[in-house]
Amino acid sequence: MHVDIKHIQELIKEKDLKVTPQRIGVLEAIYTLRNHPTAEQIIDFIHDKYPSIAIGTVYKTLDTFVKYGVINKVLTEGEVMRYDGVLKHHHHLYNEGNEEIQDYINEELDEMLKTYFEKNAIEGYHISSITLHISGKSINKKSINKKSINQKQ
Amino acid sequence: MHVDIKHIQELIKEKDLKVTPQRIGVLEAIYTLRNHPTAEQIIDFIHDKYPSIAIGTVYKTLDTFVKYGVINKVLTEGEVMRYDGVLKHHHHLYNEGNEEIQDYINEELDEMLKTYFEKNAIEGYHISSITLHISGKSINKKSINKKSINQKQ
DNA sequence: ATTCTTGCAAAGCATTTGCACCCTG
DNA sequence: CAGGGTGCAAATGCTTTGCAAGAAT
Repeated sequence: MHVDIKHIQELIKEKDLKVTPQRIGVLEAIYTLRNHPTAEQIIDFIHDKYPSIAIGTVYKTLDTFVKYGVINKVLTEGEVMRYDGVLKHHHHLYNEGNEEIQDYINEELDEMLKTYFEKNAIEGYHISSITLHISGKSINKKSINKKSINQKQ
Repeated sequence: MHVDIKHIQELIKEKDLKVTPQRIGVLEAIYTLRNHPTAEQIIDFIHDKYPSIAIGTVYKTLDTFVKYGVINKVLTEGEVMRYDGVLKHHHHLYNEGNEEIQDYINEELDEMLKTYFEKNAIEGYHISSITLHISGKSINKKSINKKSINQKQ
């Protein structure tokens, strides 16, 4: 569950962004929190380690990261913004009842969809990516089985 | 392109909601605008006909309609809220470049996905619905071919 | 040294809320 | 006429912005 700071620094450097404690903190928060954190959750997390970081800076950093493809925004029903550090293509499980969104990686399914749309193209439209939004319920109240769900990168 | 007011009134009555001009106006706006309007677009539309309707009322009405299943919220990357009057199950095409979101109805695809997940259930998880979020580009700059895309209900 | 980044506080803006009044059923 | 719905305006709260000071390359 430990996050590799060296790796985080490289991710930032790769995009020709300056490596600052604030940026490291934001990425560290996102990778640690993992469950599509809100800006608020990220700020709270960071304030434990670096209490002086400004809220505005976190927002600017998040924007920068999204712009440079370091993280992504998560689709929500218009609540607050949520961010996602998993860049590998994946789908989302929206757990009805609690507000949780889990990642779901399934390359076989991706392949099937790709094949389907190769054979059944949407006329006049060029697809660049398909993401499933799966709504449902966790059957046992514990977390979802780890064989099927992959939350990590 | 004309919206049937009688039908709108019935939709409201069906849910045991009082039929008021404000509610009729909101639904009329959503069905007329059709392209996942924002609250602001809905308010502008309504103000042409009923200039005195209050903004707060529109928000309350939208909330009520969502709660009673008359309309749905659309998933977005945290911008403003968008609403959708199409209740039949459908997917969304996110047009990169412009901000438009189009509906995409494909029952064959729905069937295929259903079958897939019957055979390959996500352990511990009960799926209630699957919505595709398809990103891509319109190839010709005009609107997407009508054979493939269904914007209406 | 230069350019990018940060902190701070104010501003912006979509949405929500409270409450007296009004209208639908 | 009873209970829900509306209008208004203030409040809320997330996010953005502007700019001077600071830090990274």
